[in-house]
Amino acid sequence: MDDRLPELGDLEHEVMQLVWAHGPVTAEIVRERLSRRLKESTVRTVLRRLEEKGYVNHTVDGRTYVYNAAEPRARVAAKAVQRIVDWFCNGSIEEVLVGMVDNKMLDQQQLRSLADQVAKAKKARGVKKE
Amino acid sequence: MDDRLPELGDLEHEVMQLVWAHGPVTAEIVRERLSRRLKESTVRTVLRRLEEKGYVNHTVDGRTYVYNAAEPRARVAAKAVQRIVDWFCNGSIEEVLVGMVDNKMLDQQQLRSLADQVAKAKKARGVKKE
DNA sequence: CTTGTAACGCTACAGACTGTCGCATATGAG
DNA sequence: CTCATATGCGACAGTCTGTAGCGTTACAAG
Repeated sequence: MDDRLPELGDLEHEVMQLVWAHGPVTAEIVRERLSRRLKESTVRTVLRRLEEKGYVNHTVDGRTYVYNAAEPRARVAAKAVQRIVDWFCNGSIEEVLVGMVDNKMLDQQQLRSLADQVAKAKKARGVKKE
Repeated sequence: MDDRLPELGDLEHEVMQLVWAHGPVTAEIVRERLSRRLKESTVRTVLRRLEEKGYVNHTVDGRTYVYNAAEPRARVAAKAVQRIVDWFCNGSIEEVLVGMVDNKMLDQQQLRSLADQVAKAKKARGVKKE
């Protein structure tokens, strides 16, 4: 539940985007939707490695593998951010966020919106555990 | 000002921590403070690559190179986070942050503290441009 | 000016990770 | 049983990183 997911290469990343956006998929589906035109085996290898890395799971339907994201996109993103923060050791999340504001990447308005959503999320979490 | 800094390996990361924490340093200084005991040339190579990657600059003092962090730690961290957000395409910063709260990585109290610091930072920026 | 020493950069090399496949194998359908 | 097809495994080249050995160059002392 707190494993450090390995980083992803470009292709792996693109595949994950598809899995997250499209839901359960087969190697064939991924292959079709992918921007580059690759061989089936290539897609399979990527999917397999993604599974080894813990990004996806698969269930078997007949003789077809159906891959599912092991964790929601937001959670993975959050972990990645957490990692950066840890990486900084002393770097508190606040410090990083302040840095973002300082860098014009995030303005106060967004922060307020953020605070709101967080409040809602927290409240909602108590009722509906998605 | 908006360049995408390449990622760092463990050793490179450790060296950057030193540079950020210790201020201007020479290869020798870095070598001494480093946890692992490495050869001078190893340290130099790392420093050189770090410079190629844009993480540090160097000035010459006599025949000695003095390395300085090219960008403050907070800014680099911010960029890294920004990158993760971009990586998510649709992923807004808020979404990621919400994910963190959802993952118990950040609580409301921290968020409030964060909002405060941001407000201060913003105000201070108008007066003292660090 | 000559020579020794210390600071540099360049080149190399092995190990890991990633993008890409070809190919042998296994498993339903008929 | 036989054929088509979904899978996995092994492989190979390119890149990144950790780690160094070495040849080169620039002050400093003689």
